[in-house]
Amino acid sequence: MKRRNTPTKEAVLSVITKAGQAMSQDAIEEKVAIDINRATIYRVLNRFCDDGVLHKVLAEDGKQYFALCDGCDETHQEHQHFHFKCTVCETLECLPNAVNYSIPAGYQVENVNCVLTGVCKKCS
Amino acid sequence: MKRRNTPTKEAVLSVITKAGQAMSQDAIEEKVAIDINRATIYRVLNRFCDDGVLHKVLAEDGKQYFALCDGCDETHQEHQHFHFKCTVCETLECLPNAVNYSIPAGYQVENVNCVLTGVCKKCS
DNA sequence: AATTTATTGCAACAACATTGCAATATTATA
DNA sequence: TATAATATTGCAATGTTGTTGCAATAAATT
Ligand SMILES: [Mn+2]
Ligand SMILES: [Mn+2]
Ligand SMILES: [Zn+2]
Ligand SMILES: [Zn+2]
Repeated sequence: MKRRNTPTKEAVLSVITKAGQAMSQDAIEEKVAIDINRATIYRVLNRFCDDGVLHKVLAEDGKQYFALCDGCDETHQEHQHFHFKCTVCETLECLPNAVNYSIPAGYQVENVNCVLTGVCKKCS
Repeated sequence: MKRRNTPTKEAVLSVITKAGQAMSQDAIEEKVAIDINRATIYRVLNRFCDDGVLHKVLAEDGKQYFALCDGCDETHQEHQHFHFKCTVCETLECLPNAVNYSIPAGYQVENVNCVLTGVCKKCS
């Protein structure tokens, strides 16, 4: 499965990069310059996640948000940070704070999904 | 809206209590002794959440899990603890560890949803 | 026993995400 | 450059989870 470069991929990544925050499929479809099918957007996003370009966060509104990875390998281990979802402006941002947890012996953590929901500074 | 005691409510709460862990709607419907409509189960669960009997956790599988509250008030502030979702046995359990976070000034946190996903001790 | 109204079942709906398949476009190869 | 291989896309259908309107039922109160 060697990746190919397409206008769709570039447009999606460009929107997320310019936004400077995590975005959901519907927000991307709204902001992107060209018309892209909904299913295609999901496929592009999930491929970026597989490739370590984006990481996925599930927020309490039940939607998936996709954020740029900042120098991560395939394991996505370094994405164990908190996220903040604002209920007013509906944005989700990565916080710099790392998630510190300890689990009972014998448990293997493969993924971390930590979302704080509330009102962001701008909307306060 | 004064609550009424019904066999449905008792049956749902009994299943969760006996399980000793958080449960999703479909798991409850499967385990409960009597036949209860899907929508009714959700309504019962959400009412328990409103009353501070249960708290709701959104896992990475996109499902809502409902866990017993352990001496909490209506704010559910004391439910800021980690949860562990096993991808093998599909169970979700509350961990004793509290979630410690710090957010930038001006941010107001209203809810916390922290789920660690992986393989539990039993399934390792 | 009669009244009030919270609760329930049912079906429809809503929201979000995925999948099958044919058409298209990118990349590699000749 | 022309051809072949196949990754990508659009479209429609499907899947999954959760909610809602409404009439019927049942619990609590009088
Ligand atoms: Mn992030
Ligand atoms: Mn819990
Ligand atoms: Zn905001
Ligand atoms: Zn397990």
